[in-house]
Formats: sequence, structure tokens, C-alpha cells
Amino acid sequence: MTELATTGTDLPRLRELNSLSIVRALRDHPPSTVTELSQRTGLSRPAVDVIAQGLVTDGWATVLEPGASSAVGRPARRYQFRAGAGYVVGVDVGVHKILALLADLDGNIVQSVRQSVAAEAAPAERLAVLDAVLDACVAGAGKSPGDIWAVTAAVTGAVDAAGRTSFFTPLPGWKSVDLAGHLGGRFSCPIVVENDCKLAALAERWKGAATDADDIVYLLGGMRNGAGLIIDGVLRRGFGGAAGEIGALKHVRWLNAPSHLQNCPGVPDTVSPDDAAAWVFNAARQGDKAARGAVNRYVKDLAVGAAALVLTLDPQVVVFGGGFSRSADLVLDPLRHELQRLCLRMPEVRASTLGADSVALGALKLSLNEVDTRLFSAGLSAPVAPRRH
Amino acid sequence: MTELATTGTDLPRLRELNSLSIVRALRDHPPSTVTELSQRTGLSRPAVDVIAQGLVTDGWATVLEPGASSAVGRPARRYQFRAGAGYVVGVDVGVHKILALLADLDGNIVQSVRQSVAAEAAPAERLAVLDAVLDACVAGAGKSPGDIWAVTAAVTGAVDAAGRTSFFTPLPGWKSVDLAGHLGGRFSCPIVVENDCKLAALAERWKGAATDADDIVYLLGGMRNGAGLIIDGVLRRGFGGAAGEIGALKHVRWLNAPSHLQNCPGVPDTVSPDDAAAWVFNAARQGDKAARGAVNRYVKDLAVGAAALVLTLDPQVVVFGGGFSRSADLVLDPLRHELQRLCLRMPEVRASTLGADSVALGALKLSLNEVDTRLFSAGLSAPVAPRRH
DNA sequence: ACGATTTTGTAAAGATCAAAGCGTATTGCG
DNA sequence: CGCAATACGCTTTGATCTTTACAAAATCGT
Repeated sequence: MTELATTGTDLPRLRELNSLSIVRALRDHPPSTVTELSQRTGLSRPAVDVIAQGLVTDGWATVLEPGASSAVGRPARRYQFRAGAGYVVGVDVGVHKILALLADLDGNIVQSVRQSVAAEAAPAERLAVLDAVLDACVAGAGKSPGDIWAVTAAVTGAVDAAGRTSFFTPLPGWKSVDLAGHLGGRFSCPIVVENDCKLAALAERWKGAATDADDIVYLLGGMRNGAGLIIDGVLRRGFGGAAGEIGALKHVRWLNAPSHLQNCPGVPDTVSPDDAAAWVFNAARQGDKAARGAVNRYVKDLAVGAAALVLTLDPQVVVFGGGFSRSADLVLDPLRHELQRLCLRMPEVRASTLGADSVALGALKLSLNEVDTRLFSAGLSAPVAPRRH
Repeated sequence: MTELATTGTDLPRLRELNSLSIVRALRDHPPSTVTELSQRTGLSRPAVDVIAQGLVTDGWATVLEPGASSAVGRPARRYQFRAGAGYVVGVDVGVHKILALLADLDGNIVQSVRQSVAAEAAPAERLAVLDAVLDACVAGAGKSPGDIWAVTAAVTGAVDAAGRTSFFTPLPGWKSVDLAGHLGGRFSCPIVVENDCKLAALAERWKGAATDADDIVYLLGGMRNGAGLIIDGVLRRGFGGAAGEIGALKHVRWLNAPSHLQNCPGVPDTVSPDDAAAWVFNAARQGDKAARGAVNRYVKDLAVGAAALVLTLDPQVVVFGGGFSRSADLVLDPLRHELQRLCLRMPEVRASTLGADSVALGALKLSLNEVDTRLFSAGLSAPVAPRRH
């Protein structure tokens, strides 16, 4: 919706405003003619024309000279947002793997590099792998760190305003790591560190299971449960970055929930503890009684925490994601049944469509949002990588 | 901060934008000179001058001719927001009483009318009292219904988007009442119906215990517990209006919490059930062992629900309000202790400073917000009461 | 008491920007 | 090949804000 400046607006500012609205109209649509932009923005054709030319000279847009024309009349020049003006990075610093994505300003993924890392790796080793992955990702796309406009890193555990994970993190020795500071030494652009569940929620809203919703509770189902909250279309961190950490409440037996799967009777000794859950899901799918019971107990405990979130926020959609979302076919129906029993107003319950890459994808999206915020608040002059404040 | 129009902006719109910024600058400050406004908005003095004169002719502002001057130089004309251009109403349709407040656009309360009503009164009777209170309030201020720009009514229970309380309400027969429709027959301005806890939260942020916070959990402590959530400075209703209804979760023994007070041993038979809680608080304050135990059990159960809200949202402040907030001295410290035990990051815990009138005050504030939204999105032409869409 | 100083009010000039109108270029169709 | 339709580019016009300048009103200093 349209908003207003708390401060007065003069003519140059007006032009900047209109330039921004043209940029928006360009970005959300395929290459457009001046008349299309004119209709879309409400501005007159001559105005759009001169602004568009200005955007081209500034490097924000490119022109496509008319080729084969399909319509009648003189073929129109088409303007196109220059997505390659800048690039953003999102990286998932996970327990078992590190995955980096590099995309242009349209969000088209240009490069993706993944490398596994030992769960018990020390911080220094993990950071070294992270650096290698980022180097490979940036270099592989033929870019340099100066071309990157924003970097977001996803970590496990509550992230405070300073980018620290002081409260809790399953990564050994990670509490004292200043990840933002480390990345700041390698990139001069804004750096964001954020919780993995929250970023996965963002990804599901971006191009996942909840693109239509503004109020979303994302459940990360895995060996550790977590949650990410999107309220009124915006990712909510809470005052101290600890929003969604309902698992800390003992009355909600959320921490115990995965243990039902891990300790399920009948799991062969040949199966490692990490793979036990997958084995149980498979067995349940094939009718194993003990496995079905374990899954049901898991869902029952999961549902209590989910219900607490749902009752607090009354969301439109609950998305079940994380490692266990591959077995969503076994989880969703009992989860719905339990929520129906526990909640006042029943939300939709959907399975994640993004799988395990959702965290890195959400990090990418947060980087894009960061660029957007800078762009649309600071105004556009010439496209250069923003520097940290 | 600043903004951006998704649509293009032309010159007339520019002047409207600047007019609005002048209105804002006028409203948040005492009567101002042109130079003050110029500095505040960044506009030039002549521009402010012509805009201010336009606002006066349109009825949005009044001029104060210079009287005794304190500073050197020629005394300046002062402009003032005409708060009397319109009025808003907030009314609390409570179980035991109905309280209506009428204020001008600055939020100055002009009239307040209260009338008690039997808890078991049928809907028709309650609506009749409501009408009488509203008539007395509007007439007592020397206004007519056409002068009212927005009306907000507070009710108990979850309110859906249509203004119905279908899920739950303690008022007998109230589920089938169309309160918005009823009020719509008496006022032509926008009508809002909202949950009482949510409105009380709004009031505490407006002029209560949490004016400095943007992330607030408001606990309504009384014979029925409730909650209102303010996230990022905005009152959150949830997708279906049922946000904050954590009491519905059985694992959170919130519904039982007040019963510890009501069923406390030692309460004389002469004390009515409604007054039992007050008696217990008094006894506890004087050292009665049984009473102290009851209060502690009450707080312990209250804290579980509060912890669920706090862990979900990670707010800056928890405000304890409602009928029991008069005994906040007994509640706050044990509540803090319990929350410390249950939560990850400890929020501030404060007592309500508004008491029982907070609900009506919050309704008034929501009416003011409604007017603001219309004003700053639809633009200002001449000050007239907005009509329902 | 009178002039200097400071601040306000107002008017005119200059600059910027978008809208409206009109002529021209290019293509498709008959 | 000519006509119609569409798009492009230019000019004029109108609206708005800023700058500059100057007159008016009040206080301060001598």
C-alpha cells in the first residue's frame, strides 16, 4: 500500500520515488514496453520514457531492441531489470553440511556449492570449510566478493541482535564464535546471521508450500524440533531473537518427541542412530505395528508444541518441514487430528515442498530482502554493492 | 521511516503527501510556527506557509494569532491541529458494566459514561443498555452520531473477521449477536468489534505500562485469563482473530488458575464467589499461610501459559493487567521467578498502570488508529466523518 | 526614545517534473 | 501500394517546491 514520508518531499525526491516504482514494475514482470510500464505505474508515457532511459544509463536496466514483433504497429523497445547488477549469497551452516547459494537480484540461482562436514568438527574447522565453500561459490560464478551485495548465514540456535548464538546451539564450541565478524572480514557488504528454522519459514513463503499466506507457523521436524514464525508477511525474530523456541517449555514435551522414533523397539543394530528415524518411518509405512505406534507418539508430542504456537498466533497455515518432511505422508494426518483436538480454530496443515535446501534458500531470500530494504529506503543512485553501516 | 508508493506519484499527489506530513508534524507537537514546521518536515518556509493556510481553510488546523511573545523578533503566528474536527468512541461491553469513552482526534477524552449491567442479562437487555450508554455519551458531549468518525466495541471472547464471537464468549446468548451490525444501524462511520484483552494491550502501549515497547505480551488476570499480543508495534489478531488464546491448551492449566483463589480454604461464607479472590489476596498480604499458598499456586499455573506466550514471541515486556492487577504486588515477583525458570530469555515484567478502564481506553485507541489509517491512506480533502465501505 | 537586530510574513523568480498534445516512424492488412 | 493502428519522440503547458529578496513587527542596546 502506499505510504507517506514522515518528512517532506521535494521534486528530486519525487523523481526518485517514481524511479523506484518503475524499478518495481520492471522487476516483477518480464521485459516491458514503455506503455505497459505507464499503465502499470499510472505515470504518463513520456515520464516513464525519460525515467527508463535514466535507469539504463545508471545501470539498473537494459534495453532489448525490438526484434520479431508479434503485435501490429511499430514494435516497442523493451526495458528489462538488470538482475546482474548485483548478487547475493545465502549459506546454510548446518550440522552435517554447508550449502551456499549465489543468486542475482531477481533471485535466480547462479551457483550452488555443498560440502559435508563432520558433526563434531571444531569451530575453526567448520569456519575453514565455510570459507572454502564461499570461495568456490563466488569464484565458480565468475564473481568476486565485491560483487556481492548481501550475505546471510543460517545457523542452529537462537540468534541475538548481534548475530551471536549465546543461548543454545548444538554445534560444539559455537557459542563463542562471532560468525558475522568472521564473514565481515571476507565481504564488505551487509552480513546477516539468522536462525535456520526462521529462514526455512521464509523460504516456504517465498517459493514453497505457503506462497499464498501471510501468517505462517513453520515446524522444523527433525532430530531437533524448531519453529519459524511469519506474521503479517514478515519474519518475526522476537525482541531477543528467540521467538518460536517453544521447545524450551517442559510442559510441552517437544524435546522428547524425536526420541520416540530413535528408541523405537525393533530397529536393527545395523542402523545408525542418525538413520533410526528414517528406518522407523519406512517400517511404519509398511505396516509395522511398533513403528506406527512410535510415529503416533512422536506426532502426539509434536502436536502439543505446535498447538501452543497455533493457539498463540492463530496462523493461516502450518508448514511441516525439516528432515522428517520426507515422511510427511505419515505425519500430516495424525498431526491434523491432534491439532483439531487441541486448537480453537484449525489452520491448514501442509508439507514442505522444498525439503532440506529450504534453509539455504531462506538465507538467500533474506539477503534479497536486505538489498530491497536498502534500495527502497536509501534510494537508488548507481548500482554498487552497499557497504556496512 | 520513509515509504514508497507502489504506484506513480504526480504533482497533486505530491502536495497531498506534503500536506499529510504537515498534519503529522502538527499533531505530535504543541501549536507550532511556520519555521518550526519547516525545520521538522524539511520543507521550505514558503511551502509550509501555503500548505498550512490550505489546512486552515479546509478545517484541519486553526491559527493562534500571536499574543505575548517571549522571544526576540517578530512574534510568529502559530498553527494548531484542530482536534475537534472529529470525534471517536470506544466502548467496553463487559460482563458487569458497560463503559463508553468519547475523545477528539488528539485522544483527549471529552466524555465518559458508565452503567452497570447484570452478568446474566440477555443480549437484548445488554444491547439496550449499550444504546443508552452510547446515547448519553454522545449527547453529553454535545455531539450527534454524525460527528463520530469511528466506533470500537470491546467484547469478551475471540472475534472473527466479521466481528462475530462465534467460538466462545461468557456472555449468555451472545454468540448469535451481530454487534457490528447493531452499531452500524446507529452510526454511519466505520465500526470495529474486538476482543477485550487485545484492546487492553493496546491501551497499555498507548498510555500505560509499556509505552516504550514494540513487542508486548499483555496478560489479563481475572476470573478468566486472557492475553493480547503486540508485535512490532502492531496489535496482532491472528488469521481468524484467535491469537493469544493459549488458555485453550489443556497442557497449560490456565483455565484452572483462578480456581486456586476461589477454592482457597479459609474464605468466610459471607464472601461472595466474585469477591473471593480479592479476599484471598488481602489475606495473603497479611500473612495468611493458606492464602499465600493459593496465590502461589495461582501464579504457578498462570506462569505456564505466560511462558508459552513468551517462548513463542520473545517479547520485550510482559504486562500483568486485569482485575487482579490491583494485587500485582503479590503476583509480580513469583511470576518473574517462574518465568525465569521456564523461559529462555527473560522479558521485563510490569504491572498494568491503567486498571479496569484499560479495555475501553484500548477501544478508543483502536478507533483513533482506524481514523489514522483512513486519513493517511485515503488522503485528506475536507474533514468529514468517513463512511463505511 | 531611537536605531539595530532578529524573526516573521509575503512576493517574485528560477528550477524541476509530470501531463497533454501533436507529428513522425514502423508494421500489418487489405 | 495505400490505409489503419500502434509506438516513439518532441514541445508546450501546468503544477509544485526552492531560492532569493524585501517589507513588517517586535525586542534589545545605547
